[in-house]
Amino acid sequence: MRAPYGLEIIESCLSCPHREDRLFCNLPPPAVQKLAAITSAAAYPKGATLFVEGQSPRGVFILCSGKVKLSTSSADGRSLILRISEPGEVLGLPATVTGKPYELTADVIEPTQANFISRTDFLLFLREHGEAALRVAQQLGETYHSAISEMRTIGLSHSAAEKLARFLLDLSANHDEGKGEVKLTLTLTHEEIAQMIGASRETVTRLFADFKKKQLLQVRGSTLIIKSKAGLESVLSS
Amino acid sequence: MRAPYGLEIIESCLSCPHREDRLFCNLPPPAVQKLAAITSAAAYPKGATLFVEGQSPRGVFILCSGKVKLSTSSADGRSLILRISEPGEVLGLPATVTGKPYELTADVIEPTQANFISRTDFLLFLREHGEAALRVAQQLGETYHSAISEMRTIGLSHSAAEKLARFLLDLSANHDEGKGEVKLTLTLTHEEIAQMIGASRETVTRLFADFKKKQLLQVRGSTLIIKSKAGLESVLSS
DNA sequence: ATTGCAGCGTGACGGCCATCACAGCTAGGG
DNA sequence: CCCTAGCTGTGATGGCCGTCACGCTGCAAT
Repeated sequence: MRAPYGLEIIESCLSCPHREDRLFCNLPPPAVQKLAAITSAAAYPKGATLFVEGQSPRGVFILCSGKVKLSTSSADGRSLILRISEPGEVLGLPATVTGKPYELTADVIEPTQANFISRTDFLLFLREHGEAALRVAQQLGETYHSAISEMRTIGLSHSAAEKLARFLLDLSANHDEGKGEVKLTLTLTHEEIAQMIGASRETVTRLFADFKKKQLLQVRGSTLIIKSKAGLESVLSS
Repeated sequence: MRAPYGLEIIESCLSCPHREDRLFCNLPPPAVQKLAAITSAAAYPKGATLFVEGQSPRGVFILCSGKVKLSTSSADGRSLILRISEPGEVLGLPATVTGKPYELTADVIEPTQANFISRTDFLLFLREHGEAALRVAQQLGETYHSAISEMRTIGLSHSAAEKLARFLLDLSANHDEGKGEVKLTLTLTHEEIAQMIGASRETVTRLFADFKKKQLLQVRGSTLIIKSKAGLESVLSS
């Protein structure tokens, strides 16, 4: 198979480096075989769109490499970014199992390889392998969980400073354990961060300036260093 | 069995009036039998709490009658109501299947009968009945779907008027089909509505006054009549 | 009746932040 | 090397709405 965007295509799921953290990792071998048979790999360039909010579900995408932005938008053009998906995640799962339209839009923001499974194949597979259906349920539960926690940061904390602090702390929780100072690379623009926390671009810029002045963090290029986790936490309920 | 709060207890799921819309409706009879065997019924008075955010999951509650408020709250006492559960719904599903703590708090706001299934029994049941696991996945997908749409109303529309209009339109969509004028009974206080849309109590009061003055709706006791659905819709992107 | 309490209505004030406007900055591309 | 385009920084302005404060109603209990 060609690699249209200069991306190596990993043909088999068995050799996928994310097999361990993946959804279907400890299924019996025959099930994995079956899964591989109905999976088709594809590569997408930056800017491509996997699916759009409102489309009827074609199937699920298993993210092998790259990054994908999941967002929803309103009629007047405003958009809200829910999360950035990392390799190993499965996209389009809720819509595919329920049959309702995709509730989100999935845009590729870093060149991505994704494996696709069509809805009919996928449902058939789940019906035959109850164990896998349970795994899917668990995955959905976790997705729901993170949606709720996103909702809390947006809905409960009014001050934008609080929302940004929460956002950064969540990031640092994923990326590193806390030893007082956390370094992480942030590829998002201020605009995108604004859309994630429900604020305006300018406010995000000003808040970053504030936080820098208060010695809470430090920015060098696309690397962000959180100097004082405790300091950020003190912003939360002030 | 006693009926401690003056509520008739329906012992068997088979005779439950919501059997049709319920999660496990068209399972094969033996599965339903098994389900009935691990289910225990209980009644709860207004003000009771089924589970609290942060608790580790004990199991699922199947709502047979009454109403239950699902909310989440932050450290400083603010709380956000996600939805009001109606009979036929299953509560605590995400936490129970993932094993993570309950992400919400479930408070009874109208005397309720709920059937309980313990986590271990429930998981065992799902493992034995793959078909049921798939149904659970679908249910979770729909719950996720509604969480996303809730998120959009809270996150994308800042004007409180817009949020309230969205909220009312959602309500009217559930309760009736649109023929220009919709009547519905609303048992929520202004305070609770405020917590659902992320606004303050006073703002909700003022907005209702506004809407009444604009002839969009009308309130008599706990009955709310939406006079002009189109009018409310025009508030959405103004 | 009286007390109490929960919910509703309404005014005043002030802060936060969205919006507009514009200016420097980096990066990539011809 | 400019030139365009996207990103970032910053000021000015104004409105929305959260908060405080208080009075009102209606309902329940004693």
